Amino acid sequence: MKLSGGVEWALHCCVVLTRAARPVPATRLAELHQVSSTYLAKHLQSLSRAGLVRSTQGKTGGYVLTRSPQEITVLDVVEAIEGPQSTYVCTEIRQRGPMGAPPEACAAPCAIARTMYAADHAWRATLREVSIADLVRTVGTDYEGDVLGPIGEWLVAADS
Amino acid sequence: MKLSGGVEWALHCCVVLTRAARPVPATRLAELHQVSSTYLAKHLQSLSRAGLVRSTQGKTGGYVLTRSPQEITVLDVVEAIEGPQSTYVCTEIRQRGPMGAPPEACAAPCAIARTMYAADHAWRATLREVSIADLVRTVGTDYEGDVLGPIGEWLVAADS
DNA sequence: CATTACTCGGACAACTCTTGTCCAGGTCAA
DNA sequence: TTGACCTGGACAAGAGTTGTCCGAGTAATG
Repeated sequence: MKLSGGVEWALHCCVVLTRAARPVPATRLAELHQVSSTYLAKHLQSLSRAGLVRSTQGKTGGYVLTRSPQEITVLDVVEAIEGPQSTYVCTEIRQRGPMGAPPEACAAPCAIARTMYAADHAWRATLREVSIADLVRTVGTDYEGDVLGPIGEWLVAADS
Repeated sequence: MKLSGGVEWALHCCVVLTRAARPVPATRLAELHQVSSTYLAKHLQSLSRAGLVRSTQGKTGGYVLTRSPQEITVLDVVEAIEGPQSTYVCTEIRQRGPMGAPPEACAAPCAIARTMYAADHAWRATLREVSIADLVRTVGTDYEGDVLGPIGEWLVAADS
């Protein structure tokens, strides 16, 4: 029960991409965060498949957010990386064994599964309430001075 | 990001243990659910270490709940199996790279981590609201007739 | 318009963790 | 004393994650 580390990378990338005027290559994003560029590229592909970022190829290619930051929720990013499936999978063990319940009585999920699903929904609801724009705003108030601005400029600078 | 399958087993065991008058051996619980007895035993050991069940050794040994069902929450069981650590681990990548933030500015967790922690807390809060007694009550209304009673009797029966 | 350099994209291994099994040791009731 | 049961650890298999590589495509450039 541990979230993939790629979620953290992807969220940080989305936050800094809000301050980039031009497409940012995966290599530059990896350099900024000091992570493996090839592995980060894989996660960026997931974001691309989910439609959160658009990739442009060629010499000045890279990644750009497709929507405005307030229209991208943290849940969007998490589900793009982790997948939309629930954290709990019910194997219907109530139907198994000598005291197993008959299948026709198990149309609805059992009480245990319903509880776990409710918790999963509460988790997702919390993530849905926060947008990338909210994160950017919070980062702005967390530190003295503007920290995201210089990062955005560094991302589109000529070289490192 | 998938919950261990042992959580499902443990929860079902706790529910049926509420209807067992005497200690129930792990073998019998495994037989009831048609799962590996040796692997289930490992999870029951986790419940024992967490203090949710008491194990008695010897010929008529087995597992019994230590507290009344309404004093055991679903979260207790989940944390006994999965551990109490958060689902999200922050690696502080904001401090890394050429634009890394200085450590003295990172006393508090970053905005991303705070959001993930909040979602984690919401998940746990939901699980904490539901007790084993609640599950037993819900199971009673889910089906026609009493399904847990016969199971409790079967658990303490002489043989299968 | 051809070249070239740069990018993404998906297929390919190495690794870690979870899942599952097994056995020796200790304990209690009959 | 015997048999059944729990405890703890060591051990193997499988899945999922982490990480790497090379080919296809695209845009700038001369």
